[in-house]
This record gives sequence, C-alpha cells and structure tokens, in this order.
Amino acid sequence: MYKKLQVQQNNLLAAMPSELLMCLKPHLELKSLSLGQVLAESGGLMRYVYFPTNSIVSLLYVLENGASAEISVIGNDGVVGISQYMGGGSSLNRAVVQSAGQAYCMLSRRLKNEFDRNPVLQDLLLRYAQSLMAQMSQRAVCNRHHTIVQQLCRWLLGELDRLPNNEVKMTQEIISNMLGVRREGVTDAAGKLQQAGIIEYSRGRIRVLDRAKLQAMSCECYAVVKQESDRLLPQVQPCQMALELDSHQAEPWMYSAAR
Amino acid sequence: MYKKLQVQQNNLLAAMPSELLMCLKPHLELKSLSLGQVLAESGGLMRYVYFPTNSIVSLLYVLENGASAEISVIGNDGVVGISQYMGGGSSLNRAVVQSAGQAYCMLSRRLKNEFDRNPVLQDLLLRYAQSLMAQMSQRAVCNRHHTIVQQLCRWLLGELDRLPNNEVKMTQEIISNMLGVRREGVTDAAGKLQQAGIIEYSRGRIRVLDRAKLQAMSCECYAVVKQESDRLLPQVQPCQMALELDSHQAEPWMYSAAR
DNA sequence: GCATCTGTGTGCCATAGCGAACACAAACTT
DNA sequence: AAGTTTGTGTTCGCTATGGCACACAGATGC
Repeated sequence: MYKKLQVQQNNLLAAMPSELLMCLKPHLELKSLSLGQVLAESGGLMRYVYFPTNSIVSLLYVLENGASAEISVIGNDGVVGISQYMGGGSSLNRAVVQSAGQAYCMLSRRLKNEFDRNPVLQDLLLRYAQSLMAQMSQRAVCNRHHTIVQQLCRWLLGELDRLPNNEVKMTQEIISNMLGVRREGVTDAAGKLQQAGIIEYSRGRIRVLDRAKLQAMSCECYAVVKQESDRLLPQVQPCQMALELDSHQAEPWMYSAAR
Repeated sequence: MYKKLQVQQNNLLAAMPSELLMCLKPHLELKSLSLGQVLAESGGLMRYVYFPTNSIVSLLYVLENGASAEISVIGNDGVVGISQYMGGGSSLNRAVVQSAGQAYCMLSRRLKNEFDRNPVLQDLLLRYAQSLMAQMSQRAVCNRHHTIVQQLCRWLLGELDRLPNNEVKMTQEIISNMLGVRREGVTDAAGKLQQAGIIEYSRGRIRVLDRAKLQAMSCECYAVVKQESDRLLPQVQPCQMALELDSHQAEPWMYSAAR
C-alpha cells in the first residue's frame, strides 16, 4: 500500500532536485482539505505544513472586532506554514481552506530539520517566503488605493492561476471577507463585471468568461506580483489536474469572529 | 585608525553572540544616512545592507501612478536589505531614509555568505524577516479598516519606538506619503490630536506629549505588531543614543513618482 | 408540495476620504 | 528688509464605501 505521490502537482515540490525529493517523499502524505478548514490559527502552532495541489488556502488577518482581510493566497505554487521553517513557530495569520482539494502534508519539524541541513531546500523555501512578502506588500497598497472592482479582478485572477478550470466556487459573502469589504460591495462589483460580459455567476459559482478583459480591469497589482513570483520561482506552471470539490460548507466564523 | 564600533546600538547586532560579532565586525562600517536618501529602488540590487542605529528607514511600495504606501519601518531594531540574504536579490519595495542618522553597513555578499554558514545568524535574521512580515500583513488590514487618525497614532508610535526622543521630524506631506493618504487628511488628523493635547507640532516637527493617550487612540495594530516583534526578537530595547540630524532635504520624488 | 435557508439584489442615508484651489504664515535667501 | 519658498489651514463639492433593512429567488429538506 505504497501510494505513488504526484509531487509535480505542487510547484515547490516539483522544483526540488530528485535527491532532495527522495529525502522528503517518505514524510509526505496526501490529504484532503475541506472548504473552510482552518489549518492555522493566529498565533497558533502548526504540527504540519501543507503543499497544496488543487486546493487553495488563504492567509487572513482577523481584527479584534471580527473584520478581516486576506493577506495572501497559497495554492499549488506554495506552502502553508512558512513560519515553521522561518523559525518563528507561529504567525499572526489564520490559514483557511478556501477551495477544497488536496495537499501534501508533512510534519513541520521534519521540514525544518531538512531546511536547516539542505541549502537547496533553504534557498527554494526562502525565495517562496519572499514571494509571499511581495504579495503582502501589494495587498497593503492595493487596499489603500484601488477600487473594489479592481480588487475583485485582481483577486479572481489570483484564484484562476491556482485552479484547473475557470470556475471559482465562492459566495460573495466569503469573497467580501477576503477583500475586507462589505458583501454588498462585492455584489455591486460582480454585477458590473457580469454586465460587461467578463464573468457569469450564480449562487456561489463564478465563471470567468474573458480573462483578458478581467486583467484589463484589474489594478496593476496582479501583474506586478505575478511577475515577481515568477522571477523568484522560475518554474511555476498553471495547475493541470482535475479538481475534485467537496460540498463541505464553510461556517462564517472560519473567516471572521462573531460580530 | 581603527574605530570602535558600538554595535549595541542596533538590536540585531546586539543580539548576536560575540564570536559571530567578531566575524562580522571587520566588515561593518558606520555610515551617515541623510534624509530622503534612497537605499534601494524597487527591483534594484543592493550592494550593501544597513543596520540602522539612530536612523529610520521606510520601505515604500510605489504604484505606477506615483501613489505610495509605507510597508514597514526599519530602525535600530532591524536591517535594511533582507532580500539580500533571503536569496531574492531584490524586492518590490523602495527603501528611503526617513529620519537621518547612522547605520552600520556591510557588503550584502558578505552577510549572505555568513548567513549561509552560520545557523545562529540565520535564525536571527529569519526571525527578523518574520517580524517584517507581521508588519506587512498588519499594514494591509490597517489600510483597509482603520481611520486616518488611528493610523497616524499607530505610525507615530512606531516612530517613537525608534527615536531617542519624542520628537518626530517629518512634514505632514511626507507622512501622508507614508500612510498613503492626502496631505490634508494628515493635517486634519494631526489637528485633532493637537487639540486633544496629545501632540504639539509646527512645520515639520511633531512632539508627542502624551504617549499613553496616543496609544489609546491608535488602532490595535500597533500593539499587536509590537508584541509579535518582541516575541520573535526578545532583546529589543528602546534606542538610547543622542540623535544627530542632518538638515538634508527630502525631495518629493524620493517618496512618490512624478504625478 | 411546502417550509426554510442561503445567496443575491436594492435602496436609503451617513460619512470618510479625495481632488483641487487658495489663503496664510513661518522660515529661508539675498 | 523684501521676496521666495515651504508647510499648514480651510473650503467646496464629489464619490466610494459603510451600515442597515428588506425583498426575492434558487436551493434544500421534510
């Protein structure tokens, strides 16, 4: 019962030289992540780190009053739990599964051990950390200067890059938590995009019809961050696998505290 | 002509065990940084990294249209140029000297070399990188959810922590570039704080009279980030040296592109 | 088939922050 | 001492977004 692991499905894993991968493989396990699952709480320890394949995880910063904002997105391009190898142990961000799917997971401790010993792994993971920082700083400016429509476009593009198809399964309510705006704001923005024929949506399902136009209406942030990520991690490729979605429900409290 | 270096003036340096410090010391040089000096351009390489003592450096993200926002502040608690040891080489942020003073500087390459060889140094610098990330993610939420007054308070507190006295030398125009808001917005907020007897200011000089009240009016962000930094880097202490300010002028273009 | 829940549409008002224009006074220059 | 530059105060209108309340329709369950 030795399962064949298709580690190519995660770009960080795929970018590792085979000796290194041999080292890690015995410790990797493919797990299913369900929608809304919380992989890490703000300030909490993580026993495991996760390399998503077809799942998507959001790092959220949740304020005392329950308001929130997405700080970065992690899909098949990255790993959830960088504070585990950076040495801090925990971070201020909550990690929530935003799109159900699978991820290779591994004991944090093992990754840290290997990280400390292997310069190649170190370089790779630190570059990834840097690309996360690029995302974070972009969020800060974007939140300050760009409109909801622009941000929705940027956000959708980020999702598309991490999904096998052009269909984002997400209610406007949840999107609003990601963007840190009102649900009505999202309804409004999504309405505009739909009228422009760029997307088509109904009840928790957004289909992107015209990616080019979406990019045109997005703020510069998407392109800038994408380019920086590509620079830092040359091998990133679009996700090609089939997507299996659970029908698990996300509880509101997973995204924001009680109001 | 061997100058005695008071490396305790920078907390990262001060936190290093003495063997390590012995290693680095020959390569450290104390330099004066003048107001508005650009230490790193977005996407540009850095020949040197800087450990500020009594100077303060801002990391800014500047948009295509010239609008900007401060992503994080670096004073005697940190180092400018983390992308140099993280392996990315450059970052998306511009590093601008915001408060003139001095910094220990060192060839990036040397720091990277030592970083790769010395686990203690590595741990220290990676923890610092993590505390920067905490700052960044806080900025993102703060920009989204908090008022200008709250943010001004938070920002002033951050400055105070890195200054030897309670006087921030900075025009409202420049502060507005940091917060990513209009100058008038800052005038307004500062006016309110002055009326409340919390600060006192005139023409590029803000004196903080009541730090406690300032903290009370600030958003939670200040405290959260401070606490996280303290957790990650236990030894941080307030800056005690005398501050020598140059009278160099900052040109507007250092903060934001031509409009 | 009926009740219920959940996701979306809409309208109304309040307000924070933007853009622009301009007045004024402190500081610097000569 | 006079002119110039620089930093701040103020005003007016505008827009994006927030808060709230509620209607409505697709989905789900009994």
